Amino acid sequence: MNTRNIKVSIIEDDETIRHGYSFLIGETEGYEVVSAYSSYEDAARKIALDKPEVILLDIELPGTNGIDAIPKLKKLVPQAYILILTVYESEKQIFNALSNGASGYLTKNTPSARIIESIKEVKDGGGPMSINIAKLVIRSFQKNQESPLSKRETQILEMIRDGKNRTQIARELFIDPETVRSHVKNIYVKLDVNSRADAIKTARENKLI
Amino acid sequence: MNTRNIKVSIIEDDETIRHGYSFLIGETEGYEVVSAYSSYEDAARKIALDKPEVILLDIELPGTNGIDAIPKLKKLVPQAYILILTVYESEKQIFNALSNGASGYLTKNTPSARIIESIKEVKDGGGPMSINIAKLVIRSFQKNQESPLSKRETQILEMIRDGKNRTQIARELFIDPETVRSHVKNIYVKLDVNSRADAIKTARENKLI
DNA sequence: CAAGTATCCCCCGAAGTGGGGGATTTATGA
DNA sequence: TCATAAATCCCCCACTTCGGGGGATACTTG
Repeated sequence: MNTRNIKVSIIEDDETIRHGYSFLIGETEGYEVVSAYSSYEDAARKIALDKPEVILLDIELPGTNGIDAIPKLKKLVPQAYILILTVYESEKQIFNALSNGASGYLTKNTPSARIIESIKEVKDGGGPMSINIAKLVIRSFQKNQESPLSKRETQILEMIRDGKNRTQIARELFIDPETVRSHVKNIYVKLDVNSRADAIKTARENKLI
Repeated sequence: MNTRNIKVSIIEDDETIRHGYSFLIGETEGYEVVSAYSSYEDAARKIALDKPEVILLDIELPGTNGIDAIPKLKKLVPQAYILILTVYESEKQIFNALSNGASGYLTKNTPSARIIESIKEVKDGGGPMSINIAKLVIRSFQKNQESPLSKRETQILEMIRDGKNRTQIARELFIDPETVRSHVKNIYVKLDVNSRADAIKTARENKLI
């Protein structure tokens, strides 16, 4: 039954890889490759008509790169899920892709069977991630266990990160604004900074908050 | 060979589940259950001597709950990886667990084989997540696609979130501080707030940043 | 008992904040 | 074509915050 096939579109500049995926997915029962492009620019013109349910998107594209292509593709084909398939595992790239609207992230060394499975997963609303990506994501949540900051200092720094000022922090913690100020001073000394922005930056870099 | 077994400790208050896991893991080749406790308090006294490599931790524990137990366990058994195994999928709970130092998060409906596999994964430094958790995590990264804020406004709000002030933002964007101010005013109107802290809060709640 | 933590107090000048009121240009869409 | 949104810049003003100094006290912990 053709109508029940999952319609997949591929955007990947390497011809060999593109053909490889096309073949792999096209030959799998229940899946159908509706189109394959070598760049976002090529895809932009026609992809809306293809009505894919899942778009396999390479990050390293000529012209508009994959990250920037995500929101544009989302506008062109709002109902499509975007699955990133790339060789690199750059933390920033992954988070940018996900926050730009990608539904999943797989590395190219992912076994074929897992790719096929992942297409189904995204289509069903699941969120596929290769194990290395999951590891990265988990690490991104983990705070540094040996923080130089005390609990109170960490707490206050987190409130500063939330844009709160002395008065607001003091009110929420039932302490004097001057006490907040003391803590902030100590935070600055420990992190060797002298502004809120730098404190947040340094703390983020060291996963203290 | 006993020495090559992965040493697992279980902390779970439900006796049936605890015994179930103990049996499951104990009977699997390459795995060894070194201890099983029904609460953190029980575990705290002896778990350091068990020297587990992976700790299976339930969240809903009597006394110290699982989330709070994580950093304590990390102190007692620094080399151990903690794998959360729970029925609930509360977003906050998951993120708290991960940021407290858990290495993975699985729901209890996870098939036995996947649990066994996950224990090996954490031990090898991977990051196991059940599909629903992965979905949640991915969603947590995704920004709201139909933001009321313009690109510039979003960009400026993100800089405010980073603790930057007008002057710093203006300098970085090569625009006048007064322009930044205008954008901020517009952000406030759109989000119906009148302070940086509230703007950040509202924007976060709606995933605009 | 020293070190760290948490709490509070003072002075100070410089800067930032938010509420008002505008303006212009460019682009987009109805 | 005309309205709307976006992005840029300008003024006035009261008030607060910020960060650099200088302290103090109390409690805990190693």
